[in-house]
Amino acid sequence: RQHLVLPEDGYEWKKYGQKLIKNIQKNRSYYRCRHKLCGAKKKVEWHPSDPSGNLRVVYNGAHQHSSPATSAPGASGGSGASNQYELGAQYFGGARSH
DNA sequence: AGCCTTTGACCAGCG
DNA sequence: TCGCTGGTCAAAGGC
Repeated sequence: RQHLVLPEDGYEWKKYGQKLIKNIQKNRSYYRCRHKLCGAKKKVEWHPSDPSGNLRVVYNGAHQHSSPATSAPGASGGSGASNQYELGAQYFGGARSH
């Protein structure tokens, strides 16, 4: 069972569901902040045939505990403004060429 | 023992 | 009212 390699954003999430969105024909995973007092949610969608290619991360809600546990050493070079406010879509393309 | 992940089914809103 | 979709929950297994 090999889960996908998601771009570490510095927060911890618990996957609670996964579905295939027909509208865009993409896989969508549903993650929730591990903290109870945190209504922050995260959705990750990627192409069923490109698990390590272009993926989109959508943050929904704001964290209420702050202080990311695991730092994100160059979290895939996403936008500096990560999740902290409501809703935030981040596109991750294979732009990270070493 | 606890934690995490995965799958199926259910619910709600829309046309 | 039905069918469809998107979103969420629950249970089991493994470390």
